[in-house]
Amino acid sequence: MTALTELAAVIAEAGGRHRTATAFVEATLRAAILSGRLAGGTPLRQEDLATAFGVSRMPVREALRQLEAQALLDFVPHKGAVVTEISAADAADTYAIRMALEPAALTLSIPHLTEFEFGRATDLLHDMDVEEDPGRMGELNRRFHMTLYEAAPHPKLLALTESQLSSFDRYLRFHLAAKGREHLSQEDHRGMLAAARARDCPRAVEILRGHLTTAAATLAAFFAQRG
Amino acid sequence: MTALTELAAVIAEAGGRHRTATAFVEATLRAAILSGRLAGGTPLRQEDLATAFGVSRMPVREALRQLEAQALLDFVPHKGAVVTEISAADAADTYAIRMALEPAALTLSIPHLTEFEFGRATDLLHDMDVEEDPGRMGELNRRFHMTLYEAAPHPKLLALTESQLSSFDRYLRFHLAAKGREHLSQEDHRGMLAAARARDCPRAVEILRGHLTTAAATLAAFFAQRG
DNA sequence: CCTGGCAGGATTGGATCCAATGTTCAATTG
DNA sequence: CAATTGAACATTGGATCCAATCCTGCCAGG
Repeated sequence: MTALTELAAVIAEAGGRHRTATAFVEATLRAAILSGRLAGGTPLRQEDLATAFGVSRMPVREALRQLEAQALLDFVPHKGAVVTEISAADAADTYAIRMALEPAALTLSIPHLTEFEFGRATDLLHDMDVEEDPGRMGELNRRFHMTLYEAAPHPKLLALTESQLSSFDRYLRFHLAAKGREHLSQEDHRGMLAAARARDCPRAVEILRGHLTTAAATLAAFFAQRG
Repeated sequence: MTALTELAAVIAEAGGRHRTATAFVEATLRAAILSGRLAGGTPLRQEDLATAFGVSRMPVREALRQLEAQALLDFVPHKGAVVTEISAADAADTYAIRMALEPAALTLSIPHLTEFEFGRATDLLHDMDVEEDPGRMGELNRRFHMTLYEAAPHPKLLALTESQLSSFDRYLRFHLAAKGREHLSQEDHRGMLAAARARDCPRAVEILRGHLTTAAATLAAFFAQRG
């Protein structure tokens, strides 16, 4: 029940209608999972979701299928869908993927970056300095990283990278909790932007790797300290 | 129509029933796309697929949703699903992703590899030496690579890597066509296996990178020569 | 002759209904 | 008393039906 009331709030504030009911349910559920409002292990009853969203069970089913393909749900035939659990091992897993994908994306992107992207990245850095809400902070952090990558002429690589960054948002809450009110390594962000502007690819990649490693270490410490 | 008769053959030989109709349709369609039997650009009519599979439109719809999330279909609301096109740019994109993921997977796997995996890899190498059918060749190649990676304790990284390897199967047909009857760089495969056995991680990664680069170059040349 | 709009058909999106499977709990038997 | 079986319930999977949207082609007007 509590999970459903939580969801009702998310649905209410996601008022912006989508093209189809399926897209609406899918986007809202994903946002709820990534933001942590739907915790890992929560079972998702199709009927309950349908009434909560004010639609029939069918768009819910199709949305659940898509979220399963994105590894946000575990789907067992005739048993139902469960929000995938997060864990130290899973965090390390996601970290390994980001550590592989993001340096590649950055390397392929830097030669094509223009003043347009640099300007947007600068704006995002400033926004992050003053943002307080952890939910919006994850969004800003993701957009900053993606802005530095998005000049790479590799749409599938970019889509994969953004997907992994989104997954990491689920952990960002713990990260922020662990680091307290310290903003998340804005030094690293500024350094990456400067190196990218100077087209110093090795330096930018070096800072990025350190940035990710620091985040992973913080998370590992946080998990270790609470079983 | 011709696409449907092609599909009928795939359905017939995929006789092995699955748990649910949705899983059956999804697995069969994916195999048909990856093997090239369903060419890029083919529009998929839900009603036709339903009759071809002998099920109703609903499991077809759910399967299409999942394949869309796997980037094998382009889904446009109220217009339908189309098999994603393959192109030189897309090949380069997939290559960049493999070049990022596979060295990472190999590096994380090598310390945990045991004689069990080495034995299976050796068997697969031998199978590839004698295999003639291009379809089964892609399967063997994929399993060889995954065998070397699968000791890594990172299930999500492995799932992603395998997914990308599967995508590359769509191009493997062209690769085999371009290289003629030459088997695909068995030298590289043997070298990787030997280096992994010796726990020589830098050497194994070096061979893997060269292996992938060669494949990408062959494909690029093939695409260039025919617009 | 060309262009814009309207009507008809085709196709997908969504809702409701029925069947199949999984779970739970109680009763019965060893 | 414990274990097992079976029956009722809850939940998901699948089929059919209706509504919304998009494409096609014809017709009228400029």
